[in-house]
Amino acid sequence: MNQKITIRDVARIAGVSSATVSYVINGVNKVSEETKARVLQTIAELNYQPDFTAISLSKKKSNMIGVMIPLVEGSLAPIFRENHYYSELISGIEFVSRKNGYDFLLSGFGKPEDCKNWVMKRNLDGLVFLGSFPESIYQELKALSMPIVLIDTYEEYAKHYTNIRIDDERGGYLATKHLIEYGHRSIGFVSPGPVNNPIDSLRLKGFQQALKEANLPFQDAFVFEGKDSSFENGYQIGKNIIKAELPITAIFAAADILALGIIKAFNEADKKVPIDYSVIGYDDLLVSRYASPSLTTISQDVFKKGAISAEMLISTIEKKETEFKTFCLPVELVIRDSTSRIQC
Amino acid sequence: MNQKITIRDVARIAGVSSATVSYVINGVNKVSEETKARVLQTIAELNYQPDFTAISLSKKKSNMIGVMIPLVEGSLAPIFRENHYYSELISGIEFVSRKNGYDFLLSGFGKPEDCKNWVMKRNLDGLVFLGSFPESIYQELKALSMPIVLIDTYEEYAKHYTNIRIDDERGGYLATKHLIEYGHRSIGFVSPGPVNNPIDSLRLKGFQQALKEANLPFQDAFVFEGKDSSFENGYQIGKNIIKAELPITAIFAAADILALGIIKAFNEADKKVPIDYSVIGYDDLLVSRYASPSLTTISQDVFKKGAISAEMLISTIEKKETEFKTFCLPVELVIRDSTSRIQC
DNA sequence: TTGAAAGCGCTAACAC
DNA sequence: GTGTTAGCGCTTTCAA
Repeated sequence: MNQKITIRDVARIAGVSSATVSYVINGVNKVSEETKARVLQTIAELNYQPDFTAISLSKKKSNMIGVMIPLVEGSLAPIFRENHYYSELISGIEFVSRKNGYDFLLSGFGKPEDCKNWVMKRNLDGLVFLGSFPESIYQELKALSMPIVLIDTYEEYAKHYTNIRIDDERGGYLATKHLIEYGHRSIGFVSPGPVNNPIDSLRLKGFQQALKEANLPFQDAFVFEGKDSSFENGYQIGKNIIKAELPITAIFAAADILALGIIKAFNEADKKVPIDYSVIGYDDLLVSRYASPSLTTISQDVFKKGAISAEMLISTIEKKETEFKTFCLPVELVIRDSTSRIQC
Repeated sequence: MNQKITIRDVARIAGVSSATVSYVINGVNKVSEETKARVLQTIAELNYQPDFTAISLSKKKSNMIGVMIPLVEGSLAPIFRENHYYSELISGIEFVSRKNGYDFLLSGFGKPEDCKNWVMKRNLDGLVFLGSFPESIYQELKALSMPIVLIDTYEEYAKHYTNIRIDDERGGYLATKHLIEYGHRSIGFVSPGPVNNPIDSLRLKGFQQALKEANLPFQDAFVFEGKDSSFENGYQIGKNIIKAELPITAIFAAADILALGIIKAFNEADKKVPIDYSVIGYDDLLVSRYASPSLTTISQDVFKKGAISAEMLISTIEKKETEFKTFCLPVELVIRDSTSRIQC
């Protein structure tokens, strides 16, 4: 194996000291144009590649950021497998990181201790958290003045950090308004879990807001709380809705995957979507586009979410950004085939 | 920020030299039980965490592996977004890496030069390639005695490396046999691209094999070559099939996403699946489970593929494994609702 | 404008 | 068994 080319090789061949080479690489001190040119030339000739490990050690900066992901049963697998949301988020992070010369490490979040140790061991420059973790870990990291960015954190304390989320309430509003504009007057609301969960309660709030604007009553009987965000759960809820024989003509499910399960239950009961019921989801999963009928839903730009998080993190690392900001990204109504105007 | 605890702190407090601390951590040389205990104790008390960066620099080993992913339009995004296959593969890699104390870095594959430089700059211990890249890069890395593992590489040279793929031919065979057992005699074969592509030609070979065993003729007219692996392409092909008015009763699409597009086209033409046509896919995407009708398909254990690749790579890095091996993982028929026995 | 030299935190001869 | 010490490749005072 050919010997690694070091800064000293460059120095020797260019006839300068290694300090000077370091100066031109980092653009510090004022090196004369002449020497600079010579050094640059030598670097190119030798195809010299600075060793990041050595740089990390001496600068205490690794040019690496960590991405913390919830762990399910000790593995990232379930969450990655079931939820393409994460991969899209990571695409965004990757895109921006790479553009800025950073690499990123993925890690499942186990114990807060492990997280902190990992950061120290790897000399990470910053961290982005996908989802909510114990607040204590954020505080500890903040105390170490480690830049962090939170994604989808709705807790009160989020405002003390840079955090990025979407406008859930507006999405709920848009979805409901769409159904109302299509002539629906009795609309069911399906939540993946208890509606007091921060996300779902915002979506519900938007739902209520739209009803109010249209002078429609909000009825508790039309609200269904599931036990999780899954196809199976949606399927169960769908069956319950049929059984309940409520006078509703449309359903707003606060998660696409629920909506798909609901539609399946409807199909089995020989209820057609969108003829018998209009159904709208939330999230715009890839699946939703390919389902039949394709699902009307509320969409967010997940890639952008990842990209912004990485941008903010890197800005903070490089001291271009010093304040904590909250980004509430817009959502959009995507009309497909699962909703239709009510038949009079 | 509290000062970082170094090996010297531990040494000082335990009343030994830093070398001794290093010895007990790495289990080299024989340190007396007594000193060992004392050092371990001190390490625990101080919660000392060895600095990976420093270790990397001095050992020339980073405990990091790189994962190379094809780049589309300069970003990982499209491939991640459209193809949950990659995220699942990565889950497997993550799972095994973490268990073995490795981290992994993701990178899109741009120029071979960049890849090599990246490996050197980051001191990576090994590399796994997802998909096919120019062979030259494998050779270069091999020349640097950098352990590598290839996933889904069908080229002849693959056997000179550790490589992992699935038994595509058997999948084609199983799919076709299933249709034949359901009574179908005239079966169409749809390939994402030209059937001379290594993967698709294997799947086609399995198809032909099953036909032959059942004494059914292979007809060129029943083979459709698409232009890529996409829903839209499947949709187009589906329309063409309808238009062609071929006397077929079943279709084997060599990719799920095509199958879904085909089904959509059939639906629009008022042909029902599986009543009018049985359709079977290949890949077992997550989508396929939630589609209606849910898709009968050939499934592979993608997580396992990732896990094995990481295991082999780490074994090679740690010199437990020195030979190149080819892993051809089994596939499985998953029967769902898009295929049915032919109506007489 | 440049260079000498002392680290960064750890490892690994080599010596005792 | 344990300690001394010279690196690993780079940065960064400090002095010239």
